[in-house]
Amino acid sequence: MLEKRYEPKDIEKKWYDFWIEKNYFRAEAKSDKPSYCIVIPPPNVTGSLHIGHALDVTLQDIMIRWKRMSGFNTLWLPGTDHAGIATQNVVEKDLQKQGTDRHKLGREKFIEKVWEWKKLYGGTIINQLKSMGSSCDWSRERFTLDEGLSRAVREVFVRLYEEGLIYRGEYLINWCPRCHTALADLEVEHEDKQGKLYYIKYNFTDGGGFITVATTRPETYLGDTAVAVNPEDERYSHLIGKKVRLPVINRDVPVIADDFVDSAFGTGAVKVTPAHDPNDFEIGKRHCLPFINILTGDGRMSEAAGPYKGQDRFECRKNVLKDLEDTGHIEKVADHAMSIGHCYRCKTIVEPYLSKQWFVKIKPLAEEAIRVVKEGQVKVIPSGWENSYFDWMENIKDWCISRQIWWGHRIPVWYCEACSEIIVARETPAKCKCGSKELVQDNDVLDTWFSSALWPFSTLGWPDDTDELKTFYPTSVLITGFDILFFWVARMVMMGQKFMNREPFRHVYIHALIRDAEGQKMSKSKGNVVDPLKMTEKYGTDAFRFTLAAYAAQGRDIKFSEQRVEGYRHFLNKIWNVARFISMNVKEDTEIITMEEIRRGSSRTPPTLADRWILSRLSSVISEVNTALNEYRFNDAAGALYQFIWHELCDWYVEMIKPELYGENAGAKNIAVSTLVHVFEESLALLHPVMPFITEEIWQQLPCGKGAESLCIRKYPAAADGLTDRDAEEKMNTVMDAVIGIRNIRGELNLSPSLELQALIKVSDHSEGILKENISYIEKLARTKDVKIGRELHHPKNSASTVKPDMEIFVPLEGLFDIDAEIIRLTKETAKVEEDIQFVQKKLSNENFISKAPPQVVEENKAKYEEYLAKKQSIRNNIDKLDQWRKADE
RNA sequence: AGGCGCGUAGCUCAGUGGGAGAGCGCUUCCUUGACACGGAAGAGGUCAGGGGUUCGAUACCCCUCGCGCCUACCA
Repeated sequence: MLEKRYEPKDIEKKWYDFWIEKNYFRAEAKSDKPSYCIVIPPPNVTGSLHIGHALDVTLQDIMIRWKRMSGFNTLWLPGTDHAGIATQNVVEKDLQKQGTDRHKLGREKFIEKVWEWKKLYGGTIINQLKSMGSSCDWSRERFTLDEGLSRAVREVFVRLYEEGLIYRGEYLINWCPRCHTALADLEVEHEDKQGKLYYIKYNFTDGGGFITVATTRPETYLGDTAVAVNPEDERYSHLIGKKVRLPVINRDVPVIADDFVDSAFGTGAVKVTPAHDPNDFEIGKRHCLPFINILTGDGRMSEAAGPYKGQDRFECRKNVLKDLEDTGHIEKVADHAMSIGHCYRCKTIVEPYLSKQWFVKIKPLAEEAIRVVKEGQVKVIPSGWENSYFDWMENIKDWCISRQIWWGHRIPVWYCEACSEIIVARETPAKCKCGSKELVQDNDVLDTWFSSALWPFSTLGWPDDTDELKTFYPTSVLITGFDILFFWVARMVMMGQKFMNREPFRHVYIHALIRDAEGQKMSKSKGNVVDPLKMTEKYGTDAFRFTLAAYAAQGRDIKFSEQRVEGYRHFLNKIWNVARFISMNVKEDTEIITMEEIRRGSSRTPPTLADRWILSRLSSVISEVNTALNEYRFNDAAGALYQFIWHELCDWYVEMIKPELYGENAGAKNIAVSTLVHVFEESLALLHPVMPFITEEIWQQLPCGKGAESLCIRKYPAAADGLTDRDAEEKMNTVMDAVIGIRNIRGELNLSPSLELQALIKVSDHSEGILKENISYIEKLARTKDVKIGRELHHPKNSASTVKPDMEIFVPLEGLFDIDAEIIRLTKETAKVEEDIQFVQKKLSNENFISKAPPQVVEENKAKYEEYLAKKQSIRNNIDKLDQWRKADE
């Protein structure tokens, strides 16, 4: 016997351990079954579960469990990402606390330290994934720095290099002075800010006045090597070729002409700092200007900054401004809206910085990645994201992949000290071809995203030709948030195409971002994060998972509200209690009749209307859920299950069969119990991918033959033709109309639910048989007795009435009858039906409607019109009766 | 600067070319043998505003307003 309330705590661990022990999550490398595979977006190895992960893994687990139950050889491949910069930062902070730093430790010791850290905290997020119920194949867990994956990284690097798709060069890149590394363009977050535009006067060397330039970063004037104007700008054309002297540092630079300059902006004259601005870099190249690097890697002023050497870049800005002001070189300062780039890992303002870096020549890769999406080999869901994808891909720029940190895949390039040969190799070379053994490996490591770009095939064993690759590549779907569409998804498509000649996944399902209840992005600094572990602690994992699924409508961000979890927690309790109800009514010796037998009607007692109805409803929810999951409409799947189980199964069906369950007719009872058990078991199976724990717990206790040892390997209910019973559904609608009509009278006239009412139902030819056959439901569900059904019934004195299609209901109330209240009620009804009539009448009197609308629609409206008129007339008659009685009483 | 999305009941959100839906909240009644984390009945919306297409628009098109996001080298 189940406890009175569902208590998730003990149950969850018990079943998770059971599933693991039974190896249910283990995929077959070779199998006759069709394959289904998802690779997890690997979370940062030292991270901890946040609500975004929770959503991500819930949706993946739903798909995986659904497919596993549906007979697929299912692989959910888990793992973690070494997260170069992020992890290195975490460990560096820890070192700082201990009063040391990585440079004191040295490279090797530092990396050892990080591995230790990984050992210590790497399990945290994995355990949290498990606590969410994730049915990953843990025997295939991978880490981006694993030996196998590292081999894949080297292989890819070398092959791209050999094809000329990787090159090294000195370019302006984004530099984070705090992380002390280059960043890819993507890794810079732009933030709009109200800044200043400083107008600086540069004097001509020949003493002939000055030219004014405008800049947002005045300190960069220290690196100026020209002033540029537009060649078409008549204001300045006579000045081209002259020289100006930079104030304070007194360096002379030329005035040049370049098309890039927008005459309308600022003064139309631009200071050119080729080593510190992307546009100036281009101008510098075009005009062979000197590149003066005025910064050091930690964001201080370099030797080249002369008197400002050693100053922090922002301190220097202040000092430069002061000096320019003091020497009369500031013409004016204006407000200026601008956007400033920040490091996506530490939020420090990044600098365009000139340095030698490795790049991937990306256009050829991007072309393929565009093609496979355009041609539909990769389907993006919701498809709206394709636009962003194409837009980004079409305007893509070379990818800076070298990072000046230590934690990561070291670039497989060696430089010979003797002959300066560059060796790019899969295996660490012993010596140079010149014979020298003085080889020094490149100091840099690769962008973390370089290795994650290979994830869908490196995890399956590439570059070896494994069974796993044959079985599971391309993977079935990638499920992730839009925030890493470019970082990760796009790059996986490029690499997958390049090295596997196939797309890495057939579908990409992009889900929303979770925000707080006010719609703000969750962040630790704002203090508005919802801790998923607290949710599961408080409400249970299943309730939380169900909530996430119910929230996961396509195309909109999720404003997360804890109240909603609480609501679904109630749903769990509802399920729990109907399970208790079933267990109370099914004894060990209860004979459960198979559904086939019930459907065929070959058992001793035929199924009742209620049985037929709930089976029909079940078949329709089965197809709804399967269809919804097939289209990644998780919210629809959750909603359909909620509606069916709570309102149809519990509110109607269970109540309808109580007379049979408590009655003496063993045959009737058997049919009812059997149907109930069957429908409920199917419901549990349908629910299992969303709420695995409670369904398994109940299912294991359910007293019936189940043909599997766990719900998670039981067959998933599949939609089948011919199981929808239209006749039963139509008849039940008529019965429900009668019940609802009587309940309505009871409710609106405030009659106690415990009061047994009498009812007379005046019927049409059509509904007479249906209601007569099913009178017991009406008595039970509307709490009535002595229900009379007939075509010639009359409105008894002191009775309330209501009009439904095909029937008119009278409820005699005698002493309880409040004639005024009833008149008010019916008058309101009349007003409503009056509106209805006008609405339809307006349509029908429109000639265009009659001639142009589809005939079927016209017919429908005509029928409605007749129905409303009849309804109005009936209500009218009933009111007249009331009036007569009142007059008679007076 | 370009692109995208959103604006529907008090709140959170579904949804559709033929009279507006759910959950929560709210009101009234009810401890009838699974469940008060429950049951029954109800109130509540010019579907942001304006124009257009259509017999018919909340839905399709255009504009405006408000909110959010992404991409971008305007000093």
